[in-house]
Amino acid sequence: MSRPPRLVFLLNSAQRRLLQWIGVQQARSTRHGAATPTAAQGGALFVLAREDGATMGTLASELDLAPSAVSGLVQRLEALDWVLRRPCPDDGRTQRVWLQPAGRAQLPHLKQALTRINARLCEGFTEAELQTVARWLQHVQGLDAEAPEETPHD
Amino acid sequence: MSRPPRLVFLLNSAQRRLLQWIGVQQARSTRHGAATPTAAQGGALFVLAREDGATMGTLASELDLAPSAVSGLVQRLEALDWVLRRPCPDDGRTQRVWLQPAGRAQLPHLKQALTRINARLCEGFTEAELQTVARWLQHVQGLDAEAPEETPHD
DNA sequence: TGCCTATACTTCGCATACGAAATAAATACG
DNA sequence: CGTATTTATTTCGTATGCGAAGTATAGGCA
Repeated sequence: MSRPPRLVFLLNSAQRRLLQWIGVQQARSTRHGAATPTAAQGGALFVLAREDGATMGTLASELDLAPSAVSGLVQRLEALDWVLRRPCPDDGRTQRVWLQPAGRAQLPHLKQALTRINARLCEGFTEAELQTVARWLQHVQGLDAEAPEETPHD
Repeated sequence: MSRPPRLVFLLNSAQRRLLQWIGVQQARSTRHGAATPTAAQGGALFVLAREDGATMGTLASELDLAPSAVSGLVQRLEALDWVLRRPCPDDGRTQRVWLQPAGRAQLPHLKQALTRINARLCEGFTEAELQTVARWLQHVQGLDAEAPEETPHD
């Protein structure tokens, strides 16, 4: 009875729900009818707000995504004219991504939405509890293939 | 400093990491070379182990997925011959999904993997802390578009 | 200088998901 | 009985994300 109900499953569906909810919140912060960034797109814009001209690799690590995922993400942002990707003059391999006016215009909405979201996520929990949650999430995030098992020493 | 580090972001990447890790664990429980269910597929098989012959709708609600997502999921399971989908005789609209031998054969591995995963998720946390985490995840999962806001009645 | 390796990205194929719209069968209702 | 509505699923288009493989540029080294 004390056994916490399937954290695996909970985590999964909580995350999906949150993603959807973020979409709704961002839409709410934006003029009706205007295009709204998805959660992932919002994240990218957010990183760029901090580090405009970031490379694809930087974006990948900041967003904790595989590089291949960032390619597509930025491509879609570029199609919306929210962002511009151009080769770095110093290093022909790297691309730098720059916020465009339309993308920058999303930021206030994003910040608003994020504030609202964060408030909602904390609602009903003490600071200490939230710390525990954060620690647990980090624990999960840190899971690695290392996982010792019947294989003794490795 | 007490501000919990961006739970939104943490939740997101923790979940993705967990999904990957589940894949690894399931592979580990299976003979080398044999096909391994993905996390989502494993979940579906698990539900069927409990309720063989479940309808698509049941699967959707048990897995907390949109029906349209289940269609594809089951389709892929069927292609692997792990599952069989056939129309329900009583109601021509509904489909019932049945475990096939090959699918049933995955179950022990799945159970093993799930046990291992759950153990790992709890590692380093007290029962009480895990309860808090579970409660928080449920809180997130329960987020709805309801969210009253500065727009009183819309 | 010329090759070999490391690094930064992109492309491709696949699996998830969602929502909107289509389809089809069951039910309700006049 | 026959139409209207509800219910169960599927299909379609789009976004996300991963890993493997490909491409191209930088650097290191003989």
